Amino acid sequence: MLDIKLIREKPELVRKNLEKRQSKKYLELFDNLLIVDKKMLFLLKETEELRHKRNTITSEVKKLLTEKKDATEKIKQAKEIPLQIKEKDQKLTELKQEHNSILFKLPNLLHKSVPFGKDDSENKEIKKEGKIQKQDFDLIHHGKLAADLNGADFERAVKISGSGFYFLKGDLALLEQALIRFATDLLTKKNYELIFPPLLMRRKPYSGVTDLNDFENVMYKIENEDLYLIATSEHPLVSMYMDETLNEKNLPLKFAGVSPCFRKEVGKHGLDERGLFRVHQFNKVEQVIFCRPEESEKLHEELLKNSEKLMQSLKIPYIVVNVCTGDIGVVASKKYDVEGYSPREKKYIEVMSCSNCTDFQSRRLNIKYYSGKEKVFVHTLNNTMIATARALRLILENFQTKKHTVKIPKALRPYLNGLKELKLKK
RNA sequence: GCAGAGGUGGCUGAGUGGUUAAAAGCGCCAGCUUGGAAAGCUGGUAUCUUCACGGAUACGCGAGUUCGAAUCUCGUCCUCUGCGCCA
Repeated sequence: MLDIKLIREKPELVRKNLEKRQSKKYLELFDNLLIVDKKMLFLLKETEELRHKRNTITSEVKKLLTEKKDATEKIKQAKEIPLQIKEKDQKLTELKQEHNSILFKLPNLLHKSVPFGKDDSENKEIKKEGKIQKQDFDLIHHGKLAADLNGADFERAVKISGSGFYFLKGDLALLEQALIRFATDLLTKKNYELIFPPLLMRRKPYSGVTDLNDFENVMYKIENEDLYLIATSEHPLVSMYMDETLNEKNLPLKFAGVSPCFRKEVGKHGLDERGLFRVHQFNKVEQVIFCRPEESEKLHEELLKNSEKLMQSLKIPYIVVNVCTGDIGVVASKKYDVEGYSPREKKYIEVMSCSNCTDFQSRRLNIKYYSGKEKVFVHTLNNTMIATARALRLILENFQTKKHTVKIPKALRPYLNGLKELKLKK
């Protein structure tokens, strides 16, 4: 949610920022907001004046009555006011609702360093790391290999849950756990607090953390209940402090959330998105930070570094892109994507997403801290530490051998009882 | 699911139709004090609106009664406790 005060004081600045998104819809909403806001303030003033009048007469009545004088004339005067107030109040409530609904639909202001562009093809690469392995043989599709190694069963999962689900089995399941544990260890060493959040959330906190369109396009809803399956642990973690004022001394708060994530992933997808890529349920370790506004840019870089460290440890080649204005989405003010190298597709694919949401979520959720002088909305940041399904895919591709085995990255071996290679069991 | 209790500031908690929106305590901020701190003392510590004076709002939310509601009535949401069910 945007700051209405800023909109009132510098409407042109906000409008220019919205223009970067190349969406007529937002500009129309914004212009409409300015009109509704003016009407609302005008009506607010009128109702306040009426209330003031009523309060004055009421206190006169009180005075007369305590002095045991006749107050019938004043009471008669006062009786007429509530009706007028009620009438104006109804209109005011409607305007306030409209006002609020527009504010909820407007996206966050973009940081000046966000590159201008129409879609993900115009994201700007800012870093390239890691050595691409030579693999002079035909790579097997990661899903097929996982099944061949008896590490995943897609067919039976389809039978009971439909496409986009899988059973992970044996050593591959162990590798899954190893990834989670390795990722959380990296974070807890840096004093990120480990959290297993609720997997179901009510709509109200949920609408504070996400794009409203996600409710239809992304999220699963529990029938006849006000509960949604979380699409990432970012959502419960960020809304955890809804309606709270945090102690400045405790900032920044840093968390490592671990949870399964549930997403509809509507639409049809190509071959390389089958298997472990575009799935309805996957496990993820997520980094979440609450901080003072002046710290958020620095901490955004820290979050990115954590993810890079992980990619480097796993020895998966990756690039970092600065996500452009057309691809950044509603919530983030600035976003980096980390893309891991897929030897099969011979390109980098998105595996992590690192966002500085500034005060966009905290305004909606009403999360502040007290600075000693005033209450200030905190900044919230989040970044994927690891999405296991995608990481498994990259491991199955990057470390696939000619003999159709998979070398396990050294950093993970201690978490797999020393296992070095995934092989077909006889 | 059933029954009971409850929802008041940053927190704990008092308040049951009109002295000032909130006693008391805790926390936090500023000042005094100190070599520095603790303690102590003094003051401050909700939101909106207005250039400002000021005004309005605020006791979960919504409606009603009333000149006037934290307080009375109805509805609703949520939480807790007990029972039931259950890994």
